[in-house]
Amino acid sequence: MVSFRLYDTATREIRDFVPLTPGKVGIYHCGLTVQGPPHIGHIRKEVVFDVLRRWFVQSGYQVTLVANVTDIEDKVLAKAAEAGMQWWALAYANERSLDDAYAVLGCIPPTYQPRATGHIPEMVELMTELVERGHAYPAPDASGDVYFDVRSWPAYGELSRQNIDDMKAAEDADPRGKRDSRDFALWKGHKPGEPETASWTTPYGRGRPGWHLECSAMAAKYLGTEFDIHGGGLDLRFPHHENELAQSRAAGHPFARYWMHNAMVNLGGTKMSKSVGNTLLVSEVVRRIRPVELRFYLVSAHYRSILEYTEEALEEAGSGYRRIEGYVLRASEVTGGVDPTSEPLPAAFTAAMDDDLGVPEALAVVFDAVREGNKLLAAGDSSDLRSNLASVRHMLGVLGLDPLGEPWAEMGDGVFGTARLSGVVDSLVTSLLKRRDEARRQRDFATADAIRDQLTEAGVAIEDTPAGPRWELAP
RNA sequence: GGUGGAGUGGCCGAGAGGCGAGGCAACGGCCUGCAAAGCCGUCUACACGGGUUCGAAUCCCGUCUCCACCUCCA
Repeated sequence: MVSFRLYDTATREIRDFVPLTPGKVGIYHCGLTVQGPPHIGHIRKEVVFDVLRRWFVQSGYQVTLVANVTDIEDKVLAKAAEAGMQWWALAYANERSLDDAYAVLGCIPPTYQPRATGHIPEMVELMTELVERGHAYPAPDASGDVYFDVRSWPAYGELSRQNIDDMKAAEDADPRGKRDSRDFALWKGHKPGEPETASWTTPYGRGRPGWHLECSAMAAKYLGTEFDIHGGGLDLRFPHHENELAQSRAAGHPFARYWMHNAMVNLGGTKMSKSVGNTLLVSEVVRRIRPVELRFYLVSAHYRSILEYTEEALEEAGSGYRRIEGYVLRASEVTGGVDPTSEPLPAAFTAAMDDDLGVPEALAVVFDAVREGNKLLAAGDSSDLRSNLASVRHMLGVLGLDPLGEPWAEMGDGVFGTARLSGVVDSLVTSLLKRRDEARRQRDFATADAIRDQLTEAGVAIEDTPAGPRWELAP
């Protein structure tokens, strides 16, 4: 079939992608800890995996995409307590804002979006298995904690190539009977003062799951004990993914065949994160720039490159996208619409995407095609224009950026796909354009320009084309 | 201290031994009543110092700077 190649963090090389089951691909990536609404660093990851998924679908795979929601965790409890609300109410609210962010950026929702708290039995089962196999042990102080014994698993550190003995000595103020300070909690015993609703009974006492255990249990449930791709942000490689890998393998699961990590979004030279305080919420940014332009910005850098966020770069990306969009809209007005899948993807585009999701190169192919299309448009060549337009839209669709595709066409940008309001505006603008046209014919440019200024003032951009004037909302 | 990654033209951002990615901005031209949009052209870059090679942004050695992880983190 296709020759998709993917960089595998575990082996540190680009490898041919060979699915576990021909024609199918199972992907798990760590969703969010719903302690707050998503920022654009979080959503970069969602967009990256959305593009990956679309590329697999385009390549003929049946895709199962799982992105978990960690809805029980120290910070969720702490923030809920601060806000004087139930922890689960806070978690639900933030999960909803995550879903909103998915939708506003045109990400196809995951096939499954399991919540940690919905999978306690699976987690307890996995934990019990690990204890029975001698890879985990309950804390001797009867706190209810259960730890993974890293020394019992010689491969520990294989993913991040960390050597246990070279690690910074953990400054664990409260080792609570850990055999090694690097041992991590599979389960956290219930502490006095924590809500009763935030703990569950296990053979080792009451408590709640640790973060790492959640993902191992949920990945196995929805994708099986062996699956194709495990993804997440690069910052999760250690300890989270290392720990997941260790506990799943120690339980006898082959686990993920490829590990895929996206690079961070930096702001002011450091990783965007809550603790640094340099975050930009998706909901805020989307007020300054159209969502599709934000998506274009996030997609346009290779997923393994750090994206250094600046307002200028974001605006530049917006200009670039408008160049593409302008062509698609103008060409569509001439051709009357085309079926994007009627044209195959250009070989250069496919080659770029097959090479570890080479989106930047793939976009260069798009821009080249747009330039060709603009020439065809100027030459009035409508049959070649039709196929060029279809091809461009086909490529854009794979990236989730087709201005006339889901969901952008319905969002009311431009002349196309808008509902009643745009019909009203269109008739008003059109009548003004008619008056301007009459004035121009009489070479009364003062009046013509006054009308144009009036429209510009109102946020309407005018363009005179060989086929007559056209308008759109100014960016 | 340990483990990885990165430094590319005014800006963003690919590439990874020879063929000027692409975008944004700027400037010149064409088109236009003027614009806008578009098209054509200009701006020949790869942190620094050595080395290998016919040839290095790309490989090797050294230096500097930055980022991520080793603690919750997409």
